[in-house]
Amino acid sequence: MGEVRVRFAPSPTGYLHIGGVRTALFNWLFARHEGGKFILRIEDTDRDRSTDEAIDMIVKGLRWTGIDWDEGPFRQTDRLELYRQKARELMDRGQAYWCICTPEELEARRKEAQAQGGAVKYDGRCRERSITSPTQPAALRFKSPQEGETVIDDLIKGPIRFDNSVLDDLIILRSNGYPTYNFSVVIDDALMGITHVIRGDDHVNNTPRQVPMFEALGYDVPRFAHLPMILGADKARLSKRHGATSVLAYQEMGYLPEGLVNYLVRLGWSYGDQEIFSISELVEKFTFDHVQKSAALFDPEKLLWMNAEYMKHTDPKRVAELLMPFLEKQGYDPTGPVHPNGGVEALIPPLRERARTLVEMVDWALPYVTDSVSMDEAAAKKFLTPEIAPSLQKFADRVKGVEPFSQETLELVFHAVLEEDGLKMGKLAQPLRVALTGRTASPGIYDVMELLGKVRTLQRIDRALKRIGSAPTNS
RNA sequence: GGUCCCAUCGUCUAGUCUGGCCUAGGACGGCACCCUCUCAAGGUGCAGACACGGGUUCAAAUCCCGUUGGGAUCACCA
Repeated sequence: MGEVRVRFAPSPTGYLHIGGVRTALFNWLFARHEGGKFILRIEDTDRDRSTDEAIDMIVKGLRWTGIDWDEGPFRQTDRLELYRQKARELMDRGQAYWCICTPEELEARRKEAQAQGGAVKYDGRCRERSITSPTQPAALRFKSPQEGETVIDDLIKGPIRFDNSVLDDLIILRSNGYPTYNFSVVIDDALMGITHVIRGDDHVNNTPRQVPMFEALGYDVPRFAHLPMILGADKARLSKRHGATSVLAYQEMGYLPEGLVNYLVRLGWSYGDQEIFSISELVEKFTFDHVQKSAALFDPEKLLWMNAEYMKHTDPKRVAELLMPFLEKQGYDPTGPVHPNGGVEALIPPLRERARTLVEMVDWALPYVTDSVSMDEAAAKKFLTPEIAPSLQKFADRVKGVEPFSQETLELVFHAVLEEDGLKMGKLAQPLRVALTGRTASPGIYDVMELLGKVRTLQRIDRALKRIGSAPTNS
């Protein structure tokens, strides 16, 4: 076999689904692993449901995940003449025929057959009519073999046998002249030299209908690999009910593309006990031997954990870049006067221990990127008390003279105050934390001060002391 | 209903092809403890699965058959 050529062929009828991304990923990984080509093809032959916006979202989604393609995107609607030509060829060879049954008639017969519990399949009544030039709306049907069996040797599931008698004569050209899916895939896969068709499990039943078409046209039949589906927590097909299913939504929710990719690949594929894989490792290690045969449930909790891992181990600089748009959305002005000491990048190490997504991280970052810090009233009431004010004041006075303003020196000063005032660490740290951040939870108190810088640290302690002073005294 | 696929902890999975090393391993989540200035992170430990029934075999999570359960699909959608 020559070069490996695979494709991802979504239909642009909505946003790019997480399941679609996984299919694309397995294709891409296989292509990269084999040193082959990955092709993007848009299956837009359903002109009623296909939109340009959807194509945009597919491209955007793939780009975000880091999946790149070597050829395409091709659009099937640009290739209509090709399908018609091939359909004609089939007709000339007597392997296709015109069908003048109307959709309504077909529907009625289907219902009847279903009611009687029989096989729901085209009855083939136009098969022998040999209509050469229909004068009424007509669709072209493929003459499917009715005898023998079609066996596909699936790369994941192994051999699957189908009795050809269950096959019915599919419409390959609609009466509007557009090809149907089962025909255009075959033509494109053949003409684009696709060697491996890697797609969702939901296509296995299409495969025995497509194989005879390859054969009828004299094309090589590609290898097939049918990926197990991704299900929601209730074991139903993943849908909006289970939360977001659009990739772009995951971007908005603050996931790192690497984290999502890693999670998605591990859903159905494994390499021993390993959980975390870099992209290059994935490319190096991916083969079909370890692809699961059964469906997997999408577990948002594990995704969150995986993403947290990536937040912790990705270069802080990159995390900072990814965080920036989220910060700006929350009011941070990169050109304004308020910045964490050391820049946004300095925020990453202390905050990423506490956040599983960029969105969570932004919330932690708020006290350092803006001066309009909101005060948690309950926290203020509990910790910003007249009793602690003198110690806070003393600490502030000492901090003024601290040079350099670093964690080490701050720690010395802080402990000196504790000792002098006979306080335990937490007694002073919590009020200070609340004064500085407006909340009871934050990174280590020295980290906080360092991030804030001397001026802001003093300002906020001062602000807190004033607040205590003006608060109505009650015992 | 027809056809097809699948079946190890709640979840993702290792082990299955090439039976014995499996008193079934890891990870997420849960619980407990440790660490601790808060929240996390981290560390340690605990609970938790071979769907069921028959075979084959000295030996079965692993092979065979059946049952049950789940899923996919049956369009002039893809």
